[in-house]
Amino acid sequence: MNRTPDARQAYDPQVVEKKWRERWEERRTNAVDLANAANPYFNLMMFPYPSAEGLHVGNVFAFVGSDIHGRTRRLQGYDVFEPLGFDAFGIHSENYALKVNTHPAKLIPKNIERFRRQLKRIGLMVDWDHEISTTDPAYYKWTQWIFVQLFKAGLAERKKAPVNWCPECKTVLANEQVIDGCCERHPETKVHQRFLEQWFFAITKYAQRLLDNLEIEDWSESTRRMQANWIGRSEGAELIFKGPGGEAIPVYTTRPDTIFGATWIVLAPEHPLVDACTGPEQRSTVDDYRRQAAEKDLVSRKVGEKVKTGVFAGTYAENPATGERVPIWIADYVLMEYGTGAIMAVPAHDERDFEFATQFDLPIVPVVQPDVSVKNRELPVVTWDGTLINSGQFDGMGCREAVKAITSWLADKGRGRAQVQYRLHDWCISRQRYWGPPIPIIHCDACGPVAVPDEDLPVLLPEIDDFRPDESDVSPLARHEEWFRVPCPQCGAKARRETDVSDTFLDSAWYFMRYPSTDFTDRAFDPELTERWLPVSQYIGGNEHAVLHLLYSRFVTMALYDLGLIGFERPYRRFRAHGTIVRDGNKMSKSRGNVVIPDEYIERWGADTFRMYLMFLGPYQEGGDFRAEGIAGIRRFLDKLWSAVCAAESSTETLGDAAIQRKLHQTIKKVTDDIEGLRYNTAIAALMEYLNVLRAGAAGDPGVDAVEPLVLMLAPFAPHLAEQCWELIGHQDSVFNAAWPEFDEASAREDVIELVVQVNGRVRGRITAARDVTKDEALALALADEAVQRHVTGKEVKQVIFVPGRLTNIVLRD
RNA sequence: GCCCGAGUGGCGGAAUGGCAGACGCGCCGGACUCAAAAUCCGGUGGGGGCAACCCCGUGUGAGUUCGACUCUCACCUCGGGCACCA
Repeated sequence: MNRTPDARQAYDPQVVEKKWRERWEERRTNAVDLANAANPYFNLMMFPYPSAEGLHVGNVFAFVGSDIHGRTRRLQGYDVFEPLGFDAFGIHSENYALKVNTHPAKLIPKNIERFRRQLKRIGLMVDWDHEISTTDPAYYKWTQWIFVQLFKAGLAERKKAPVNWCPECKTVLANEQVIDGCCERHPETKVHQRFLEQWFFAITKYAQRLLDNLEIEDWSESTRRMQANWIGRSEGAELIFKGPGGEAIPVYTTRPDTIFGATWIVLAPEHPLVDACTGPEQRSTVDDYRRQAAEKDLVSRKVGEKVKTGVFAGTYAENPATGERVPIWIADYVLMEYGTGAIMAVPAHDERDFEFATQFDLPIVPVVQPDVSVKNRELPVVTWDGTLINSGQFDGMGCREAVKAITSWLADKGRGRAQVQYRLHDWCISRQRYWGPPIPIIHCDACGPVAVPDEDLPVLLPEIDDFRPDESDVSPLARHEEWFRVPCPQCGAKARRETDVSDTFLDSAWYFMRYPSTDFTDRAFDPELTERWLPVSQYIGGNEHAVLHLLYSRFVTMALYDLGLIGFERPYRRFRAHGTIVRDGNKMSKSRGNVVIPDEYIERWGADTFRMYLMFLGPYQEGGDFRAEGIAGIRRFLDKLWSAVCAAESSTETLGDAAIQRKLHQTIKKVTDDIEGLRYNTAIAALMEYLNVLRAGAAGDPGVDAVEPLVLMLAPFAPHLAEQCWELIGHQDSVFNAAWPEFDEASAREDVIELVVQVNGRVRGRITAARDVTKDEALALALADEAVQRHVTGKEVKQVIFVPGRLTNIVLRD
């Protein structure tokens, strides 16, 4: 067998890959006839943010995994649409632009160009005719249009909200940019809280529906769970205490059964009733405290110092259950954003209240007697397994039962009701920055906020030089009078444009709907194409977007559906989260200096080898550990495969060998199933095994019919090489217009099997037998085995376990 | 603190409750070569034995089972998410 191809036939990935990149473009192999495709399959991958650093291995890993799926679907007969674009607005681009002192509008196109080149280099089956960039006015026109639709539907509203402010950056920061109370870019600079008017989308109106739909989504379990936790539904009751002037102070609690133990109440510092509840002597103390709370940034107030602070307001409220007067406190461990911004404190059965009671010497009244099964019996006892004490007529009742009983008792008195709460907040979409789509609103003194009419969209982001944020609370756009002074579209009076831009998450909340319709300038998404291609067939992306991006895109889709603009409310038929590539067990990061730059590996080994190597590192949905040494193994495999194909091309052999035939069909089955389950690592291992068998097999070189299916199964992983092989064995057309090999059960079946013989559960021998051997036959064969005999002789057989096709276990009486 | 996920050779990893370590890397030995690289062939969890074989072994400890990497409980370590959410 001639295994060494001659020199001019050696596999040179650079040559092969260049050839097929060009060929694919010439032949328009990756373009899809969107209007007429019979069998549409929308294969979506998360579009990248085109950073200045270029493509990261993490991106390559994500895209390749999705591409393999798409290419397989194509071979299985689908018309696969695999578009890609760029998520190029946002604070990261803007900060980088400020750092290198270049306008983002100049920077971004360069980054995109580099990204596009790199992406083409890795051999994705992308239809570049439908590329989008969120910074393109032709795109953000429709982002603004979507804002207008939600605004008109009453889903966009303006309200005051606290934001993080970095005095050094002179701008608003997202929560994740605040680290230990300081700015991520200025670790010495404390972040403050400011209170600004912001635009919000009323996503909380959809909380229950978003949660309900999550149940039926075909998503990675981890992603679903994260999102459900984020929405954070909780059940409880709103109970009404009465303030000093008789005003109702509603508190939210999940434990209305413990109301008899509520010995004080707490208002958040921002609570609107704080003033009314403050006694004259406490006025200045309370005011000071509120000022301090406002000074603190949002993040450190929540996660920073956990030592509780608070002040007595000087007045009392009436507990609706006991009728007793309980003191009113102001403390920042109670958050205005959740529930009613006020709580009843039950120190005997809540850790936080207990800590507060100890600190300020407040009374503790136990009202739950824990069951004997409860391990921790020291106060505070936090459990549902107990019965009420010190609770009047409810004494002796179980906690869960008491929740219902007490809630309805108080409801009858007009002092409470059952209540469901969500952790989810409304989606703040205002950014007091430059690099984003201007929010398409005009503020008129007479008409209020008015949507920019459709015919005036897009509101172009003006190309200004001084886009640096300043000390004020407003966007850099506010400094440009000639831009923001406009007449009111409704009454014509002098009015002002909204100067905030929108959150990048809005750009990405609908981008998948745009891809099929990029040819249209007069509509966001064409009804017919949208009907044909959406919802997305499969979406693959990272769990870092499990919560926000996926939640927001679900919300926008749901809202557009309710407005009758699209015919589906769930954007993705299937979502799978991929894992992360780590290096030596650590996350790759610039600060660790362990970032792998894909370019040099692709240069040295070729894109096909690099693609396959990434997929071979570990299960796709878990990620893997990148170590440069291993890549040679994949390259060796491809070299050997190439030689086998070269040899087969000139071979006269056919698939005569039954063993090869069997292995082939077992491989088809395994690879097909593994790709379906995104187990690319084991699919590749199966291909390797098959090639090993081919090489070790029959006397002559393998025949074409033995390698042809191998080439087909290789194609999703190593598309360039597969094309080259396909051509070599005599095909004119692209391998991706061929059909996935068909699995034949009968050909895969083994006639003779090896049965393991165990004695008392330990392997003592092996016997070969017919596939359909019976228990008795197997036992007879087993007992004839010398090694087995040694362990059985002289003992009494108690039981024989027989697993057809697997093993026989002889259990002895001891 | 709460909710997930994971702990298997020197390394990445594989195993519907049924032969632990597939596949690959690395390493060792051999062939080819003046030599090296590449390539090819063979070996490779630990311990004992000349050998046939035997014992131990999937983070720790218990349990269920004829049989446990796999199921149950408790614990340890690592990774991810949430975090004063009442």
